[in-house]
Amino acid sequence: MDDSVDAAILAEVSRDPRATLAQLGERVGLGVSAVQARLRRLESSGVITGYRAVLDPEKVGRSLSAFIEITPLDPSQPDNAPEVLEHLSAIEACHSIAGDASYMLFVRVGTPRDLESLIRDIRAAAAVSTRTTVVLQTFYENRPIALEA
Amino acid sequence: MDDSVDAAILAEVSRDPRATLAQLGERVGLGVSAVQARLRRLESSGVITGYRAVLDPEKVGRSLSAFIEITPLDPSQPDNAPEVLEHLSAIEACHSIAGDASYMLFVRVGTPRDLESLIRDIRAAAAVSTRTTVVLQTFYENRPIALEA
DNA sequence: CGTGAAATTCTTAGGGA
DNA sequence: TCCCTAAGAATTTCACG
Repeated sequence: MDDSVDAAILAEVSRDPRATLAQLGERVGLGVSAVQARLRRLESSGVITGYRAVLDPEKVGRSLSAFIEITPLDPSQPDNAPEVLEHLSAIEACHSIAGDASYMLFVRVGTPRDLESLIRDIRAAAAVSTRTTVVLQTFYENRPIALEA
Repeated sequence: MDDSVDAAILAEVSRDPRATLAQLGERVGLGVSAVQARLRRLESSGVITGYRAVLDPEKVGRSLSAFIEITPLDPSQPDNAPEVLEHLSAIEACHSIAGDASYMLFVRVGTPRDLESLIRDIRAAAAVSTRTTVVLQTFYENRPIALEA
């Protein structure tokens, strides 16, 4: 991204990636082929890494979400927690963090029992202790990144 | 969502919402207009709440992300933190949580100084104390929700 | 960056299992 | 009800100025 037109395109495509090139063009003040060329450049240069549909978690059986902090039981062992946990599809995100724990996961499950079994799976797969913080209500998430000029 | 074909459509559209109806149809074993009808129904029934482009945070000047737990300074006061914080566009998500703090935010900024000023803004706007956990590395995030059946 | 034409895709109406 | 086919409209694509 280098100028304000690209920033405008990114802002629009973040909100509504299924808009037509003509619609995007109108919103940013460009013609169809100019928007297309810039979009392609933003994709192939890796500024845009992909597209997602946002689903209502309740309506797809994932009513319960939680943060799970994890810490290796044996700090002298090699630590490959992110890889060994990757196959657990309930894990939506995995970050290494500064603080007491080593990693912060964000997970989505259907029920408290699913959460219990997920936590067990995590402990077994990665040889870690866990500290779980249940989400009671989500006010907003997945807000598009706001771009400065 | 009611059956396995809808689940397959959701899985595909979660990963690649810009695929054509013909591509989606081929992947789930349906014709164009059948896929279109189901997609429309999934959208208007609120199972699909929207679409997003995923941007590379580094490349849009948001190299630093963090979790911020916040707790109201005066628990007897009415608590409307999510609303008063909503205008801070660096905040990507806001959840109410079970645990010591009241809310968990996920934020993205450009620099440590931006994080400092964001934390100050949060404290001032919502009359809260904060506890910040900086993200050192993100292994994965925004993974599509995996659907059963 | 815009124009224009060809290729592809979307949309809708109609009919069949 | 759910799906398919088919035709017209809209969009994407790409060479050229």
